[in-house]
Amino acid sequence: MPLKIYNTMTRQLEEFQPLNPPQVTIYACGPTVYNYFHIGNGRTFLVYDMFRRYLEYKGYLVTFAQNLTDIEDKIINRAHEEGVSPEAISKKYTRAFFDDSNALGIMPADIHPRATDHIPEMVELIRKLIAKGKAYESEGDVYYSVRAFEGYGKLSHRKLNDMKAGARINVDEKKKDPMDFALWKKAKPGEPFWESPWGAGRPGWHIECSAMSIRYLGETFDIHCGGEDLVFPHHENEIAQAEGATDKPFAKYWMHVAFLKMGGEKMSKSLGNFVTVREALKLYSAEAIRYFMLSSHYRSPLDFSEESLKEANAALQRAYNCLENIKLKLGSPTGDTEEIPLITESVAAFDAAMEEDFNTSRAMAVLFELVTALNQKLAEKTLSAEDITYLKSGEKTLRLFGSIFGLFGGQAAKEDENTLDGVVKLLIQLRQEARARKDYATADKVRNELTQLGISLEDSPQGTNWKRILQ
RNA sequence: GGCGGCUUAGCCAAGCGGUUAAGGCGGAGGUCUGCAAAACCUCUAUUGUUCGGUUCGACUCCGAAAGCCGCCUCCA
Repeated sequence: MPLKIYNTMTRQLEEFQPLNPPQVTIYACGPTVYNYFHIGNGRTFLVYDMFRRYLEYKGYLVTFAQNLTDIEDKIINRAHEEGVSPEAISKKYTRAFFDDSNALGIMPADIHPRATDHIPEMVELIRKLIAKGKAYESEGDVYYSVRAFEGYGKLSHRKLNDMKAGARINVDEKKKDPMDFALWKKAKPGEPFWESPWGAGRPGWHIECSAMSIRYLGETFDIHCGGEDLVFPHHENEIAQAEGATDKPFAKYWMHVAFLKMGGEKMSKSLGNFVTVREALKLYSAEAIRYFMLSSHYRSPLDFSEESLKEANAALQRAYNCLENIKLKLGSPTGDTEEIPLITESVAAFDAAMEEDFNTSRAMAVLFELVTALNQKLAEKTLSAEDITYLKSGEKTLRLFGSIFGLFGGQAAKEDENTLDGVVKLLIQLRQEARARKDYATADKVRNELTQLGISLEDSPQGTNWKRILQ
């Protein structure tokens, strides 16, 4: 079965046919680095990561580019507030972006182009647009003449005249049409600037994405993704800029991630109802956050709450338990270099779900159905050679699914884990001795104190096992 | 005003024109255990916001209503 993708442009599910298989080119809108990013942004980045992991698993050779907007009004404002240079701000939060992304288990993009490194490309694109009559200079600014681009509005499915009806119109003498948008902004005193044919200034809000995607992925590429709120005007403008200049179709598939909500409303910095990834990671593990984000479909809004993160954590624990119980049952660690087959029915069901526009919710259900099946096998008193193979296959299959979601990586440092293991085993032994002489007060004390420390002991006919209590 | 989306069990969340409406959390039983905890197993929506319609048959298609959310302005 082919992969199907919902394309915002056509508002339909389309069969995914890359321009040059097995190559797949993806451009994803990244952050403006003026602040720590919040988990709403995190959802979008996590979804990109899942797209990419799945496509790679399917055998595509993915080139994934995600930009960093490092020159923009917000950065300049922030710099003024803090009394530092805009570069200092963008540098600090670029670093934070990489740190936090990494902490969430997000794979770095193949290319992370920065706006300020691509001013010449932007100038060139603007020059082309002016030459083609799609843009005009006005007192040191350059604007895109929206009505000169026939397809304007085709992505967001709106007509210029409809928008005009309800929009608050900024009376700007320099614009020919209120909907025209800035490609180049004349520098104000104290602002960073670059020289250009139109004088000193800086690029407008949208031009960087057109310029950098063309530069790295070509004039036409496969997938362009972003948050839902970028459909208009950002992506609409990108299309106008790119197609207006090249006369070639820009992105083939447009994918948009729905919002993360909090308290029933869109999480946003202006509303103040946000939690940064940094803060969230103090309370929940990266994998719990990932599980939560991928437990619903990427085009459905999702409400963030402490409760839902706890649920996610409990679910994740269940899957981890299964993996752990297989390991305990089979004794030795199962090397993944072994020739162990996958559980084909599960893989097929998982694929069928993912091929339906990345239905992670359904794919997650497949994962848990396998967990239950493996647990049932684990509950049997005696295991045949076949059963053991089945368990090994199950483990391998679960780990495969986990790798697409970025789960089951384990989180604690291994060296610490070894020391800890020795210590806990010693305590288990002491407790065992206390139990043997029916000194249950001591036995219970050991267990209870360990529980307080986040370590739980579990007695079984084969002996006592321990594990960390996920939080 | 224009455009779009959502409404499924206590909660989160999927599929599907006709088979038992996934899965997770929670809850209830049970297995194990010195007790316990944990783990595991089993069970947990005759019903799909409401009202009409199409159909042999609708939660699924169409229409209307109610409620909620979003974009049209920087925003992932």
